[in-house]
Amino acid sequence: MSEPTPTIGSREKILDVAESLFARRGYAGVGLREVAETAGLGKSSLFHHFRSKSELYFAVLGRVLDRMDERLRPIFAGGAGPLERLDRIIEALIDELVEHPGSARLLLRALFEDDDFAEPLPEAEPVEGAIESIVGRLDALLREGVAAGVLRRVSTPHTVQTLIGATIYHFASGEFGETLLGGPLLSSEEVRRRKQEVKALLHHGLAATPATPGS
Amino acid sequence: MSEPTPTIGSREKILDVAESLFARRGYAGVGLREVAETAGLGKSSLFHHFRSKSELYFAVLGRVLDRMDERLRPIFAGGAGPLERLDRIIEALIDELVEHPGSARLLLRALFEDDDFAEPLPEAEPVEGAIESIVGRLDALLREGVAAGVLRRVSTPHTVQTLIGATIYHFASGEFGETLLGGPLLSSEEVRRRKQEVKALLHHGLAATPATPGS
DNA sequence: GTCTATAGCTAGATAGAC
DNA sequence: GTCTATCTAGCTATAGAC
Repeated sequence: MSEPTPTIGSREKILDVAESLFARRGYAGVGLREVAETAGLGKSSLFHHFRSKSELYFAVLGRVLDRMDERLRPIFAGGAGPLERLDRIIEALIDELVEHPGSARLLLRALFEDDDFAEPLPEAEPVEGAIESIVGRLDALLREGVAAGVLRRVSTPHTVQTLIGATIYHFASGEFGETLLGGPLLSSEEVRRRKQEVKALLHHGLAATPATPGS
Repeated sequence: MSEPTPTIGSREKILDVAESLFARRGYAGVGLREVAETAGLGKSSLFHHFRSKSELYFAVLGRVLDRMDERLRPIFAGGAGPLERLDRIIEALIDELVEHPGSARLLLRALFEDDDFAEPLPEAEPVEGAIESIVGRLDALLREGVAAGVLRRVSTPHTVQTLIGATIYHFASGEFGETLLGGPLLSSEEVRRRKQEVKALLHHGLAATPATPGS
């Protein structure tokens, strides 16, 4: 609200437009001319705000991750039990993906498209750090649940992957997902159902039961 | 083996190279010059084998889906119970993703990147049909399991999405996945663990238990 | 079936006026 | 802070010789 930055208007608008376009068509699939013109600028004006295409891209990703982190941090740090915290993380994660469509695709791309940039770029570091931070806290939460005996003795990294697939992939799946479900992905009804399905799978599939069968 | 096509060599080599490149960098991120030269040809010679870039892309995707279909079809059609068929589908799917690295990324892209082509291309139709066919049989298998009472009353389309995330996303996750697991994704040890984790989650999370708690 | 040459276009990025 | 003009390089695709 009281940012020290003098000019907020253009920069934010560029980020909004770029977020939508990069989410839909990926880094290589978007040209800066289209970004600029959709934001109501000439192409060259972009370079006044961002020194390169990759800097713009990682600024977009960084903003997505900041929003996510802001939403998840209080839950991770909260005092509830591991299983309840996990439920609330899943709900908050899904809420964030739904409230900012495009986030899911952007994040999914960031997680599996590592060959887009041949050389490691300095502007990518904060983004990688933010991802590691969130994923690390999720993994720690799972380990805590296993240690406390409220979760089965799963591999926590594998479970992180499964949760990413169940949330981020699902809301990134767009047209395919809608064909599969036979309706919109983002309707409050389908969102509620998704949360319920993921939490149910998690509870039945992860929660320790009195008699846990072996492998 | 006894294809009626007279010249197999170049075409297959182009498909191999294109499969690897499209998997790594996506449709827009790959130029035909690089494909051609990696395959040992001049750029123009590509257009003798494929009339356009999109035709090459969907030929690559079609081959991936054909291999997958060939592997999964006997299992879908087999006479085992729904739960055992489901286990075997997961194992075969993972085997296919592991034996042909690149398939996972290619398929993941095909499932969530629907905005790459503004207009519907005729060469995309067989690919869409192949995806629908496989997904439809998986959904039918899940519905059969629910009807037979060996699976919980899950939403089968949501469960399809979860299974896609748990398999295709996982093996598409590349560098991120390896950082998370702390080692190679495709080692026989990690592959075995992945199968085990997914099947365990499925059995605990989907299999009907004597006392099924409500939502 | 592969090649050279080229058309026509767009990309990311820079220079410099205002 | 936005603009026009321009640079170099890349792109898909075609034409036509061999």
